[in-house]
Formats: sequence, C-alpha cells, structure tokens
Amino acid sequence: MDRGPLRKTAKLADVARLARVSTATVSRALTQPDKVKAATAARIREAVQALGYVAHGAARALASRRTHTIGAVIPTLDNAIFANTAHALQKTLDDAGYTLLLASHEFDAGVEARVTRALIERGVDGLVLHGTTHHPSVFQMIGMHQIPYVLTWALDAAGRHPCVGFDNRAAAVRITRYLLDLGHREFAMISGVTSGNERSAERLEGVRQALAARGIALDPGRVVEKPYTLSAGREGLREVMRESPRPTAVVCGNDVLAIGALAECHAQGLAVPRDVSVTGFDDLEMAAVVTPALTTVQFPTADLGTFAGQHLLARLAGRLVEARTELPVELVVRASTAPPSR
Amino acid sequence: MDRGPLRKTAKLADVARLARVSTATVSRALTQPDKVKAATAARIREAVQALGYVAHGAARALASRRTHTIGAVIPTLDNAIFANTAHALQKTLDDAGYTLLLASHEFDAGVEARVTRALIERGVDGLVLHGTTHHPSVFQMIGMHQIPYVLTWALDAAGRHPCVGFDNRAAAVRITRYLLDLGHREFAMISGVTSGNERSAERLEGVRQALAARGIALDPGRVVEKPYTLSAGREGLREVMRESPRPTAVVCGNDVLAIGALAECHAQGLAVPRDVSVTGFDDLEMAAVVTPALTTVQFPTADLGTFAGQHLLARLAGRLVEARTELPVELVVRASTAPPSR
DNA sequence: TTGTAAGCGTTATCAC
DNA sequence: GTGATAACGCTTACAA
Repeated sequence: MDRGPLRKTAKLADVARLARVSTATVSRALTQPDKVKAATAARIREAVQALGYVAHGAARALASRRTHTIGAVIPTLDNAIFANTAHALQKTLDDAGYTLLLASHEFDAGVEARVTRALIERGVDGLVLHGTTHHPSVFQMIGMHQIPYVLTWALDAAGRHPCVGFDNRAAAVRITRYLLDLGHREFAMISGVTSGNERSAERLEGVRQALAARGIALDPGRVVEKPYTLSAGREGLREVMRESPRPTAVVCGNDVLAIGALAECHAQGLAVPRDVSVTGFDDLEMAAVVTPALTTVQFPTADLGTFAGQHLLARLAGRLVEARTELPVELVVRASTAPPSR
Repeated sequence: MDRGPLRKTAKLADVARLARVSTATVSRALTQPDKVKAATAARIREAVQALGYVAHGAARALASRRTHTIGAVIPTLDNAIFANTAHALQKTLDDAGYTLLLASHEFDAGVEARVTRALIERGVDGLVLHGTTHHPSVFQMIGMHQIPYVLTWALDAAGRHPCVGFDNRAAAVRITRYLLDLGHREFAMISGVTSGNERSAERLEGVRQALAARGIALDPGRVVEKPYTLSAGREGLREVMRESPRPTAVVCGNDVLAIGALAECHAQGLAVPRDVSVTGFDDLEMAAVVTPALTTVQFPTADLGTFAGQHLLARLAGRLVEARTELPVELVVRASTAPPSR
C-alpha cells in the first residue's frame, strides 16, 4: 500500500491552501456539501485525500458546541445483559451519525457520579442512564448542562424522568401466579443481588407480593441472593434445596442463574421439571436454548437499547416524544411445570 | 438536595473571578495542584463547588493536545468474550485516569476503518485493535498521527506490530493431540465463522494440522462453521453427528458453541463423554461450570484487556515495553474423554 | 507562587 | 458561493 510522502498531520488550513479556497469553504464542504459548488467540493475532496486529512474533533466540538456523542452509564460490561443493550444502542446511534461513549460503574453510586461527570466533561450531547435511582449530583449536573437524557431498564414511577424500561415487578407477579395456578405451594427464589440493583429487587418483591396474595410467605432460607453467574446459580440451587419441605418451584433472578441451577439439578440427578420446576427471567434468551423445559419471562433487552437511542435522537432533533415507554415482556411456557403429585 | 441558584454552565473564567485569581492559576490548581499554594487551591475548590464547574473537555483537549482517552475497536459488543476483555481494559485504564472509547465493527473491515478513523478524529491518545489483519488505511492513519497502539487476541508473526495475544493454533494442536492420544480417530469440529476472523481460522487450522500429522483428514461434512451462539452449537452438533462413521470427538470453536452442543446431546439422549466427547476453547469460563465432563483449553481473556491496557499506558508514559506478549493458555482435563470402545 | 497573553483547529457570522 | 475573522474555553510559555 502506497502511503506517499505523508508526514505530519494536516489541518484544515492545509487542505484549504492545497484546494485554493478558504478554510470556511473547506469546513462547509465537509459538513454541508450542498452549500458548495460541485467543482469546488471535488477539489477539496482531492486535497483531503492527498493530505490524508482527519478532522480535529476537539476543535470541532469547541467551535460547534456539538460532539455528536452520546454517553451511556451501565452497571458493568462484564455482564452480557448490559453489553447486549449497549450493543443495540450503539447500532441505533451509529446509524444516525452519533458515537456511543460507554462507561461502567460496577454497581457503585459514587463511581457512577464520577463517570457521569467525566462524560459530561467530554461533552456528550445526550445521556443514557440505567435504572431510576441515582446520586442527586447526577441529576444536578444533567440539569445544569441541559443535557437530554433517558433512564432505562426500570420505569420512573413518579413520572419525573423520561424513561424506557420494563415493569419488573409485574413480570415477577405474572410468573409466580402462573406457578401458583399450576398448584405449586413450596417456593424458593435464587435472586440477583438486590442491594443497589432495582431490577433484582423488584423481581424479588414481585414474587413475594404474588405469594403473599395467596397467603404464602417466602422464608429467609428460601431466598438466596447471588451475583449473575453460572456458578452462583449452582450454589444457589444447592442452598435452597436444603430446605424442608423441599421447594417444588425455584424462580431464578435471571437466565444465567437459571442455567447454573439447571446444571446443578443434573449434577444431583434431579429431573426438571419432574422433581423440581425451575423458572426464570430471561434477559439473554439463553435459558430457552439450553433446555426446552424452562418456562421464562422474556425481556426484549435489545429493544431497550434501540428505543432508548431513538428517544434520545428524537429529542436531540427537537422532536416531541413520549417521556415514558414501557416495553412488553412475555411469559413463555415451554413445557408442563406442574408440581410433583404426592 | 440543594442545587442553589445555579443557572448557566460556568467556565474557567467564572471560577477565576469568584476565586479572585487568574485563569492560569485555576487551570494549574485543577491539573497540577502541587504547583499552587494550599490556600489558593482551597479558594478555587470552593469556587468550583459553588459554581458546579465542569471542565470543557474539548477546549482542554484542543489546548493541551491530550484527551486522556484510549480507543478500542472490537468486533462486537454482542459477544460476551469481547465485552469481557473490554471490561478488563476499561478497569486498567480507569485506574490510570484514562477513559475508554469503545467502537465495534460487526466483523466488517470497511466499518472497522471507518470507526478507527472516527476514534482518531476524536483524538484518542492510544488505540487497541483486535486481531492482526487490518485495512491498510488503518495502519496508515495510525502512522500519520503517531498514535501508540497495540493489537490483541492474536500474535503478529512478522513482529511488525506491538501485540498481546494467544497462539490459537498451538492451543488447537494441543487439545487435538490430547484427544488423539486417548485413541480418538473420528473427529468433527463445530468451528466459529472463519471468514474475517483469524481466531476462528487459526483454531480450525490447528485442529486440521494436528490431525494431518497423524494422517487423519477432516472431511468437509465434519466441519461446520457457526456463529458463536448457543443455538448454532445445537445445530452444529446435529449436523456433524449425521456423518458416518459418527464422530467420537467433537471440538467446538468456543465455549458457547460447546454448551449449545452439550444441550443438543442431552436432547438426543447422547451421554457425554460416554457416547461422544465434546471439547472446546473456553473463552468465557462458562463451559466448565455447566458440566464437569468438559475438557477445554482456557483462555485468560480478561488478562488480555489488562495487559493491553498496561502496554499502552507504559508507552504513553514513554516507558520501553516488550512489543510482543504471548499469554499462556491452559488445557483443563475435567474427566476421562476416551472414545467409546467398540 | 501567580498573572499575561498567545495560541490550539474548527465553526459561524458577516460581508462580498 | 465564497472569504475574512471573531469566537469557542482552556493550557502554557514567559514574565513578574
């Protein structure tokens, strides 16, 4: 590949000189080509090519007060769920000429405030935040800088913030009622860590609520909180199955935990769903693939990113948009999960 | 939360005025606190607080010619493997005060060149690229802008580029020899998509090479290429098991495919490893958790991000560093995977 | 230790 | 359509 006599990085003025026009014209040719005569534009294109010119983003941002950048703060990249959503978000933004700036806080509110500040400092035009509870300084900064934003995953009950998310609690109620209706009475839950995680907390609470409505309590030993990993799922199952009477229905906080739990069932020689029914919230559409015998609530997490992106883009374009979007979830019954008759 | 009479976004000059110092002093106080008298620094801190001042990154970058930003171009965020590495990379950079800018190209070389350009345009101080084969314009841009970079996952054989990665082919040879030594003669491979993916290609080639060394060929019907998804793994197993004689050893391109393949084995009533041995390359450390009967080659993918980050930080600090780092992989034998005796 | 002032590379507002 | 030129907000010699 010929890389020519290129040496130092060229700037706008160099292009202008070579194309025999002013910097203003080059700038226009680059950002609003239709405002420039075709012949001029062509000459400029050539010069850009010849010099291997790449615009200086910072200078551009400084002068135009626009970065064409959207920031997203996610709990962690280490979890496919969020990476998934981020992926869809990026695609949506990319198609509109925006770049996604991704930051994670590892479930630490302090870190979240810090990275949010860093994103604002970098001049993001918009912000995507996960969940509805945030450090007050976060909203303060957003307010001061007048940055368009949207909250995802959860729904802002008070209606104070634009959001697109799921009603996790309702989903939990739904799957629990389904199990109750089949005749299950002995429940256990392998929940995600609820502290600092509304999503996990709401799912657990939804299960509790649905059970309470039928007069069933979830005793302490029947709820274990685990990080969203496979091995934690195995561990969780081991723990709840020590209870007596043994649970006939185990609800898992998400599909990763559910798959781990299934693996442990196999290891222990427990047949699913004959001996025990395992169900879960399917964030990744993994569970169903691993076994057809798993009833789940499906969350369209990719849509989350897509919708959040669209919402933000619309606002940046000055269009009016719904401030609250609730995405539908789906209860997927794969096989009979009735309790063993005794 | 009191947000005071804050209205418009403050700038450095506002802070300077309030603190009764010059803008130069404020700038110093913010970036090199030790160059400023303690009392002055305190006054400035107060002013910053009071005004809710957030630095303007673009202006800062323009003036200082530094963004404290590292760009990483990964194939896709939709795959936990890369998200994993990105996560480790981010942590490493974060600790050093750098922010990671993540972009993905969805396995399209053209897109890769485009997003790399976008990152350079945004002024990244360094660049992390996946794999060793890239569009020539990518290296041209990097060269022109003198941007420190590092290639990951694979190793640059020619030694032209700084890299940190695995020897995928050697790993493939290793696991294949292991199976050969146990007595397997009927092989099949559920490979990742090799086109545009060196990693997949090298794994497949390694298997082929090891088999050829013992006079065994991998017939077309015994190799299927699939995307790294669970359902593709199931499909892949179905396809290769149609061969006759039926394979006794199925090597999977990664752990996601392996888990999918295992699920299909269960569905078909095939016992693992009694009827068929499934092995794979464990990018995510998932396979082993799902079943203890799975022999794998473990790739420390998180280390990849950590090392790549450290390499780049060292270069940015002007320190000399190895241009080539090969990370060790590990063959993990979980259970006997000898072929069924006939 | 602090202040003055000259850039950094674009964009945007005017004229022409 | 195109060209001067003044911002944009900060850093950094150089002076004091």
